[in-house]
Amino acid sequence: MSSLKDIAAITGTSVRTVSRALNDNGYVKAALKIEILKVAKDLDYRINLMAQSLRTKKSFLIELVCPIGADYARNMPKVEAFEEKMREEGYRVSLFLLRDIENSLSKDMDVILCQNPSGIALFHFSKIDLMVKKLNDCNLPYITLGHTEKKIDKVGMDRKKGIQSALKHFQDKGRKRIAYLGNEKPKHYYGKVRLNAYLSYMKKAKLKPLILNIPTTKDNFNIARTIGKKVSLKTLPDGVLAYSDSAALGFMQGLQSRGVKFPEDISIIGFNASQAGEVSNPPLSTIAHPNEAIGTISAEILLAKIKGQKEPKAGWSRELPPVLLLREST
Amino acid sequence: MSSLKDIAAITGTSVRTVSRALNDNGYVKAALKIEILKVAKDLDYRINLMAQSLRTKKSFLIELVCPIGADYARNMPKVEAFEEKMREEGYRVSLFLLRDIENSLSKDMDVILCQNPSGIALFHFSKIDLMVKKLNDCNLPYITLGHTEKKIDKVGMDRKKGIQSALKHFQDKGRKRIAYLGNEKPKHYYGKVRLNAYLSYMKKAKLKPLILNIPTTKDNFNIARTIGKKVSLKTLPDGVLAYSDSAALGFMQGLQSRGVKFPEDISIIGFNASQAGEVSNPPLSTIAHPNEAIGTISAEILLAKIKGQKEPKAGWSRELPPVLLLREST
DNA sequence: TTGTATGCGTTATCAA
DNA sequence: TTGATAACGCATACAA
Repeated sequence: MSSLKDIAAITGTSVRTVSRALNDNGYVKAALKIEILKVAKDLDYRINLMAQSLRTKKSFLIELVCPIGADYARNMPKVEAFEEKMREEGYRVSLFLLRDIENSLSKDMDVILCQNPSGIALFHFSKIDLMVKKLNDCNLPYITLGHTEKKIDKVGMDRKKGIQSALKHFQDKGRKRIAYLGNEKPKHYYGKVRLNAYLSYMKKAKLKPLILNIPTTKDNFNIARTIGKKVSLKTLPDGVLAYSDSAALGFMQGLQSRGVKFPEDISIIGFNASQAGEVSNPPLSTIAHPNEAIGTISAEILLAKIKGQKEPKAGWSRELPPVLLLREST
Repeated sequence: MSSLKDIAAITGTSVRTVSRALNDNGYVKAALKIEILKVAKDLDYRINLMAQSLRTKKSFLIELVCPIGADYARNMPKVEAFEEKMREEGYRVSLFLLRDIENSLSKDMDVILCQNPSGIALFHFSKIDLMVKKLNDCNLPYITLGHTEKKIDKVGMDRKKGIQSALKHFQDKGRKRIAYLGNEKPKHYYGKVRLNAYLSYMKKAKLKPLILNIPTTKDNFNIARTIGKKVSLKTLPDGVLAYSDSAALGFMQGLQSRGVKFPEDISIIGFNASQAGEVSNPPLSTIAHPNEAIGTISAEILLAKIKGQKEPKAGWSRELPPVLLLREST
């Protein structure tokens, strides 16, 4: 690997001049500059980022922290959009996998911090608040991509708007008996948000709410399928808004085995745009995360923080409208 | 951020001594060492990797290059295993997304190279041979995770073994009329490998080969579904080995709509363990990539290259036996 | 057992 | 328009 020194030696000039020529800062005689550029090319010169960062104290490196085993099919589109924006602005993005959060989070944080990143982006994980506290202590800008209940700066989806647009879609299609398939007594924050959005919409629309209760949050698919197999065909809704895609899919399979047709008899919309919904029969309409927007906007916010812009009155966090992905189940 | 200098100043000693104490190399009086460690902790000292790398000319950084829009659900398990092995050995792994390969590959390579990585790992992309050539020129160790036809060092799946184990499974279950659902005149290397593996196994087993031809490689699902809808029920096979999961799924849907039962009437196995096959009805048996092994072993090989071990007689590349993932379609 | 001095490749100050 | 020189934080040869 060649360095400025090598180029200086060959061109019979000084390191400083080579630096000036290569970085286009300061005056260099035209002919000399051309020669320096040529030699640099011949030597296949590439700047040493280590040295540059050490000297300037700016790494232009963003660590993107992601817990292992995440739903990559859902997260990576966000990462791609985030990285694209960052690269446009001259930053490199490095994905850091968080493995054993319980036992080695603080060691992992050291590894992240000792690279002197310019900023940190995070996906949600269990001890994220610990990490955020540390980042604040270090005065290191951060942003979280996607959901988390904690009081931290995040760019996520506006779930209420998602529910509303789905319900409106049902109404536009003339459906009246619109049910909510999900937990009727949600413990988690986002479960409550969804249920409340449903209830308040139904109230405003003067429609009677109907809840198909899924008691737990685990194994949605099988529970929903059982519900589909047992629910009375007489009181069947004509529109179903499901808590998740897997619940929707299970419910659909359960009823299909009894001869109910989707979407002719029942129109159904899931939540979260899982891959399974793409290839189900019929393909499932779903409320999808606005992945690109989340990626791009979280990058913009992180850049604003890095550049030292002051926090907006409304705070850094943003809730973006979701995408209603209409396929063939509605 | 504090440095060795800061610690030296506080403890009234020299940078050299602090370095010795922190890195456990050389003699430091026990009491002094304890004090230094304490001060380091108080200051929340973290080594500056930029400076360390600059000095030692070793970055312990692996760039993992991945084309954008890849099948992350399939690739990330490989990445996780790769990263785990690398981290055990003290290396950091950074994911580099390749966006516009046609136009900006050489610029991207510069970005990768100017970080002075210790090694490079690659997923397959269209101009991978260009990149590999450059890496060889720079004397930078690399390994490729997964398939590629090019003559480059890779760790992939032994497709022939996969086909064989699937066909053996059919035989064990007493199936005799085993068909291959795929292109009968494959243009691509791996298409040929699969077809030939099927044909030679059938020959050896003295079974009559039967090919359900999918003429193109695109839109497998719909073409296979059409085949399923039109194929004569009289000459139906009792076992089907499909070129891909989506072909298997399409074929299954086409025949299910005509009342054929899986796996009672036909046993079917796909290829590549797509997410769709997990939630199909019935869930699809499939030949899966040995992701963990590919990740771990490619890390081991790259480490061997980095450490300057000499190439084995058989070359660096490896073909690993696949995993026959038995679900409910067989 | 500890300290001094040098260099890695870059940028930046200041003088020529 | 150009060039010494210092400094970033660390590792190491060598001296004490």
